[in-house]
Amino acid sequence: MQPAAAISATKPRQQRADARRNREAVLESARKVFAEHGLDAQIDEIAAGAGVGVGTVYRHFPTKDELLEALAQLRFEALAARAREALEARDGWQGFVEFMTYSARVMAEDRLLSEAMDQRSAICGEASRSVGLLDLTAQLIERAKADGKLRADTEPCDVPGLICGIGRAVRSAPGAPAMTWERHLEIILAGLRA
Amino acid sequence: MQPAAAISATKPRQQRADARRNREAVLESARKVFAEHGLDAQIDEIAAGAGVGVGTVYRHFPTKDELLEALAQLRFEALAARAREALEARDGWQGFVEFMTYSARVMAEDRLLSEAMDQRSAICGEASRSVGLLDLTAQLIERAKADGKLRADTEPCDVPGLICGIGRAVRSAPGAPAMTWERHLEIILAGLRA
DNA sequence: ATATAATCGGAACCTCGGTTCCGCTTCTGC
DNA sequence: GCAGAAGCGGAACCGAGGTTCCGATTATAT
Repeated sequence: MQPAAAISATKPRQQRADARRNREAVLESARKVFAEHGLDAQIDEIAAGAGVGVGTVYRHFPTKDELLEALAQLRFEALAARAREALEARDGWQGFVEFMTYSARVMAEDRLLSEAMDQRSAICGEASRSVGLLDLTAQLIERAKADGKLRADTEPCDVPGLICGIGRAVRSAPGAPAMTWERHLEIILAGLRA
Repeated sequence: MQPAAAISATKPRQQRADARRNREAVLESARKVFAEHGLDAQIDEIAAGAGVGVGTVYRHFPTKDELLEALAQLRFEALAARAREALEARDGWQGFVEFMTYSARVMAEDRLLSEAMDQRSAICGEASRSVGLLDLTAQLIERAKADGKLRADTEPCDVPGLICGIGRAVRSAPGAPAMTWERHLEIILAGLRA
């Protein structure tokens, strides 16, 4: 028997290398498939995309929802990173616009995020909280207000609300071309301007 | 034999009175249930709400989608009626605001409409076209532009896009209270103002 | 190279909700 | 009041998609 290796509290078992690799593959495939099909992406397709069997997906993420959570976490981390970056901008309003633009783009391009925001608000709320997104948003707002460029009554929770709205705007009503997210965002920013 | 009553081309068979009544009951129940649960309302619940069996629902509306269509039709008719009313307003901008406000409220209060707009755009597009809503919207926009109060580059298709966004705004992220539709609308109207 | 445990694959299983079916009930015309 | 047609109820059917299971496979320690 080995001295410490046997002590369960220390580090009894490493995850096998291939398992770790598969986990990544699943996550990556899930990202793509969910982005395209939204919440009703199918596990089978995700598994196929990752080149593994469904069983493997389930070993790493016991439930579709847990897979969802992992993905949401990643997304919100990226969002938070971008928010921190925007806080560095010289101009407060400028930083605010940058962040809104990034968020709107992500929202418009990823069906998962926009659908999860209103059908799984619990998951998104949790992910958002864990990365401190609301607080970062509040700071961005304060800076922009300080510049006198942002409506004084803007609240932190207005941001997810408005951004989420952009994500859900009708896609291609038959006949007329749908509104683009850029245009939608432009109107909202105009409305938020002091 | 009666003169014309017997000729099949004329009016061979009336719908039975109770059937007509049931049809109305189903429609009414469906309106409520769909408004609350959105697209994934269940037929069983609708039937129960109407005090009939599922079979009856299916005789009147062979498919969940057809029931949806009927409901959408009603909604869009109401919308069109309101648009016509708004066209009577003295002030063009005023009429536009009235219509936007009504649309936003309906959208926010009825899960069905907002979900159908982006998950069943075909149905909504058809309903919208059949009541000439896009054209009415265009007229409202023209009038408001004529007053010089509405952004000159506003397009008819911007309206469904923006309104739809209001309907989908996150509902209650845990912690902070969600944005209300009134506020969302206010910001958008500010952004659309010339 | 071998033993052993961690992983894997994917067929089978289960649940949920839309849809069908058919014997029974309720109108309507005579 | 009766016959026949029109409608009704709701149990049963079915397909879809998430989840489980277990024999086969593969990494890792020795």
